[in-house]
Amino acid sequence: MPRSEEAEWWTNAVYAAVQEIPPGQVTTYGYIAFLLGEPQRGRQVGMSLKALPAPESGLHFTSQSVPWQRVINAKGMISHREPGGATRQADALRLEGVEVTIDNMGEMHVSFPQYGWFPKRLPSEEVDDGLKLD
DNA sequence: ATGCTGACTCGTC
DNA sequence: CGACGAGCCAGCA
Repeated sequence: MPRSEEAEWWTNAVYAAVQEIPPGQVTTYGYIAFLLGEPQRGRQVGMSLKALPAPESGLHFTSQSVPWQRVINAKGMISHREPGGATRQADALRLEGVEVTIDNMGEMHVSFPQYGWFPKRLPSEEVDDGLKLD
């Protein structure tokens, strides 16, 4: 399988997986990669989301049909990117009921991640009790 | 062709 | 805790 086609498969797989995240819940880049059987490719998950086509493109997967905002990093924070991008993600999350706080360093944290955390390090202790991750 | 850059993560020190 | 190094690999200069 040619390299370019592999990339195509990957991005589509990422988009399809992200669409499985229920509204109001979040997961990590690493967990999406894990679900796709390539736990080391969290970085490429981010690349794919960055390349999400605009809604006007008319394509199947767009920034409107794929809930990109529900993917954050393993620290439970919204990752940095182009100026304004992180803020748009925070706004989109708040719109669906996810609480996003900003610390004194200007970093944006998601308060209560409730979905599909990769079963390693959790972003905070409070997540452990009261929530079951199957 | 070559080298650097990331919407990343994990193990080690 | 933070810092570092190592995998990862599609873009882009």
